[in-house]
Amino acid sequence: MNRRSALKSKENIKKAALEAFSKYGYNGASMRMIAHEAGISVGGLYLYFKNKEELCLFLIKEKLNEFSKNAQIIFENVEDPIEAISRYINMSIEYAKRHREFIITQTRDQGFTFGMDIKREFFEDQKKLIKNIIQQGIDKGLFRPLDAFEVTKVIMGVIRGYILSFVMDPDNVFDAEYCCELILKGLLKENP
Amino acid sequence: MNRRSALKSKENIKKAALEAFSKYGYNGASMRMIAHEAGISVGGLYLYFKNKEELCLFLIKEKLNEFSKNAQIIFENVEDPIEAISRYINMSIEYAKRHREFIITQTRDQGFTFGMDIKREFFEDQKKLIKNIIQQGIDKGLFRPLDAFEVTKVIMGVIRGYILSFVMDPDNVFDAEYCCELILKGLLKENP
Amino acid sequence: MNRRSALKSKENIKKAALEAFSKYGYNGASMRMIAHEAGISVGGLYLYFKNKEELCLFLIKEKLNEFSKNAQIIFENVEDPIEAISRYINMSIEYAKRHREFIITQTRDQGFTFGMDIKREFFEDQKKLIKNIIQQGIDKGLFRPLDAFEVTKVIMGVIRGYILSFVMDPDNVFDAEYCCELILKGLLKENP
Amino acid sequence: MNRRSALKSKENIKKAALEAFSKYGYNGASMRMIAHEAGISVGGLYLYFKNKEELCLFLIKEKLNEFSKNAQIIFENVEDPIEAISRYINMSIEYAKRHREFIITQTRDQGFTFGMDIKREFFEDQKKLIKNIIQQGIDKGLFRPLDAFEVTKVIMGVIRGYILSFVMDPDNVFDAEYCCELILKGLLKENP
DNA sequence: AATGAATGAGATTTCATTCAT
DNA sequence: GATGAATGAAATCTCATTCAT
Repeated sequence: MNRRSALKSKENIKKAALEAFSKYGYNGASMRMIAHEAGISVGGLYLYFKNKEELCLFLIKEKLNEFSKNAQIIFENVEDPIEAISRYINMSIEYAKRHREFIITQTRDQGFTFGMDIKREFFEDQKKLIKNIIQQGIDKGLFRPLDAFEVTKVIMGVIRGYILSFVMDPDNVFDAEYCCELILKGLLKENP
Repeated sequence: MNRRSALKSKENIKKAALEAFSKYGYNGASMRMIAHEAGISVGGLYLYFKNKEELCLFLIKEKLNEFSKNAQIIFENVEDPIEAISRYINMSIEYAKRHREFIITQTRDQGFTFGMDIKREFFEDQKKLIKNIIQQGIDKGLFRPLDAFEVTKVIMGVIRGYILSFVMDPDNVFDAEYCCELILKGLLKENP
Repeated sequence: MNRRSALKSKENIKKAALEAFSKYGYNGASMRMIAHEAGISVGGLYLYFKNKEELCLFLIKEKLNEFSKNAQIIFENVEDPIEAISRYINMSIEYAKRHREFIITQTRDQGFTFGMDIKREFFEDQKKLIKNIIQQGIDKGLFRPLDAFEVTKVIMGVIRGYILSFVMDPDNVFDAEYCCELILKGLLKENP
Repeated sequence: MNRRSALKSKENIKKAALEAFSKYGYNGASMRMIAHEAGISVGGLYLYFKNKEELCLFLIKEKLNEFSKNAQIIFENVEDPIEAISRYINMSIEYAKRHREFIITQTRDQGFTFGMDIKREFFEDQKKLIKNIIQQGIDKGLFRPLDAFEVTKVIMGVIRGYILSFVMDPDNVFDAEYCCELILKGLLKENP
């Protein structure tokens, strides 16, 4: 087989694995089923990924990076804190909606310690970005004088809840607009 | 062994199983490990629970019922919608904090379908309770004229996010007070 | 099954594993074939030994200990250096002859590093014992004034060679008496 | 590629394979690892050797032949039995020291039957050569009237022991001179 | 009620070998 | 000659479940 088909194989594996891990969790997804879904032999998987753990970590990293890039674009290009927060929440929710498999980044197998270094770093980065914009909003007198860090944690918790909700109860997931409005109303000074 | 020690055995199993499923997920927790932690033999487990699935479902049911009772008490005894919502959010968060193992109810192993009927029913019930109180608040002119159902979904999402945050990133979990304040501010009419 | 049959199972496994490792080497022997020979299921093996490596190391330790005890008895009870050396060589060779599986202690799979700590310790102990008795022989004027350590290494090399010969070419293995005589003649003062 | 680079490839493979088999044993060495070390593709290996077994047998044959030639030179050119034996022992030990990979010829993977015909033939040849020279020494009255065949087996055992010692415990290997002296002292008539 | 040895099915992983390019 | 992706078989290991005691 030539290089092009090798690239295709890796792509197939990634897609199949992402799907399987998202659906069944790390332990619930088997290499056999991933291989089958990717249209490759079980042994073939190991040509592309050293083992199950590395395959999963690779996917987690990739998804987190993808999301990070989206976030960066927002915070680099939007000046207004109100709009930035609004866009960040909307982007997060839309992202989770479109990339259901993003749930993989929330995988809780292996005692939640799975890929924790990578995830923790990601969470730290995101927290810094949000906290920063909230603080700006407070300093500019746009937001009420709340503790920026606490607000940040609430926002991140809400987003995390959204992702989980989307997977557990996809028909009854809240609307990004409402969520955003509710949170912003809570943040904004009462007399605009 | 007599009846008292049989009760003790069952209690030990439940405790050990709850811990194991919470820590390692459904597939990650093994019957052997549960038996060991419960101080009972592997075969002994099967005297109390038909199989792994039933053991897990039993625990999920129990936890959901426990939570439901707490919720019912709030909504039966508190008249004021503002206070009811506030108490519900606080209770949920405190509950998750004290019963970390509550995460078991959010388990997504086995293709999400695991115990889904029970969970869905529980979620429906909770949604009804919250939606009802929100609607009352709107009707009484206490809350802004939002869509009660959407607000309900946001609130449930937030709580779900809290539970997940608490497990994934326990050092950076948001404060119940702040969360409550933020959401209420968003709900309340601007000029109280 | 009761305790007695558990002991019997472990004994069966040890016997089968010793045989298999001796015959086919560490990598050449499969857990499946050991299980089959022991009359147990593959999974059953793992009730008694954590994994293949531990099973093999256990056997190596056991055999080395057994041999060590034999050696100790000789050196504790025999005063005359000539007789002690003679008995040690004879014992070693007889031991290897009777316990063909002793070859397991010479296993060279895994880059010879397999169980090396245990083996090295054993070799050091044996070297000390032999060197000591050789030195005594030299000091008493029974042996020629050779370097006791070099002689020790030759003797151990000869024994090692015997074990290997016995496995590779069992029909043409040298006689303990001849070997002993040859070495002693080389050691002894010419005019007795 | 032209003939010269094909030769180079085969040479690389042989070198890499010898190293790998010596270090890890027949089963422990993988074709992939050999290919990698030889700087060739996995498929490429099979252009030069039909399969793993043939590759290994080829190496064993080559090493045994090389050694045989060395032995032949000694016995063809040296008249004096004492010197011949001395040279043979020294040559063997030096050979093993310089060609550590010679250990491959002592490999006991695959149930000892691996390449056994070749090895047995080699051992027979060597035994004949040594026995012959020992007998000459006895007949000439230089050596004590021992059983020539038994002495031969001891000498071969010693050499075999040296090779194994060298690999298992390289820091504590005996000195060729000492070994030789010890054996010759044992062989020689007491009053020269 | 309780034990824990045993099993069989299935999981992850490795590897000699093949073959389309 | 040469590549390296792909495979299928087999290896190691795990685990829910059963059953004789």
